[in-house]
Amino acid sequence: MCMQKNNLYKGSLSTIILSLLKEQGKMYGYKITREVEKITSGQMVITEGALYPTLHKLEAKGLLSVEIKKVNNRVRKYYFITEKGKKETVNLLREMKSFIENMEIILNPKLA
Amino acid sequence: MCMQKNNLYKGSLSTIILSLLKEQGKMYGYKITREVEKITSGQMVITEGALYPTLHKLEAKGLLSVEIKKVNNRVRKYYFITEKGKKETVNLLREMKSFIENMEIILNPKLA
DNA sequence: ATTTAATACATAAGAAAGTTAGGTATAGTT
DNA sequence: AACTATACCTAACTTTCTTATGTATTAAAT
Repeated sequence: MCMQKNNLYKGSLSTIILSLLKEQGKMYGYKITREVEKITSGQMVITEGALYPTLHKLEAKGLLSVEIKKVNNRVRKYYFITEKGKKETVNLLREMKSFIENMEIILNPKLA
Repeated sequence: MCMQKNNLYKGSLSTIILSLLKEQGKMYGYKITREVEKITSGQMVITEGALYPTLHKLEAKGLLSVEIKKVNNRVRKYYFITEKGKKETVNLLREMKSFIENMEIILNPKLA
């Protein structure tokens, strides 16, 4: 209860999507939103208005590929990471790690 | 050498400024940029184009107050945190902490 | 039987928060 | 005399979200 939803810091969504797909294989958009809510106990919410344009952007950049399937008469677009995407994910994860380390230095000991 | 500069995630700048001023007392804008670069070994760079509008915004919101001093014939605007700012900083730090925890869950074990 | 909720995609308008590129001015260094 | 550092500033632009809305199918509730 009282699961306060925390906003994303802008720029982190691509990293989240790519990392998730690199770890868990192919996934469709709606499932990504469910999965992130589930593993963060509802604290982090990916809105669809942010998600779908980002998926399209990552596909256009060649970091993701898509496979359309019909399940229960409903269309699902399964996204999976490309080789180029895997390489870029390494960079994005390094950046995120560096950001977190720097934040811990700056905000220390306030995060304790 | 090779001090790669990492970009800020948008939304984190106010938290950085408020936390720094809460910890270190009053500081002027230019000093804030120097201080952040120093303590992060040049990895995190606060651009002045981002800094000054944010300081003005935080002052307008009543989270910071300002005191103008002249040092060596140069004007310095010393910002310091207000009571309202201290309360807001607690919330912002909680949000940042939550974000980092959630990122560690989502990206785990990729950040190791 | 009809409404509501969940699933599953999408876009468009607007806000927020940065980057980039400029500007002014003084002091100190090459 | 030119350049670097200090110290402030703004404006145009871009990126990346939020909010609101739309379509369509399936399942559950009233």
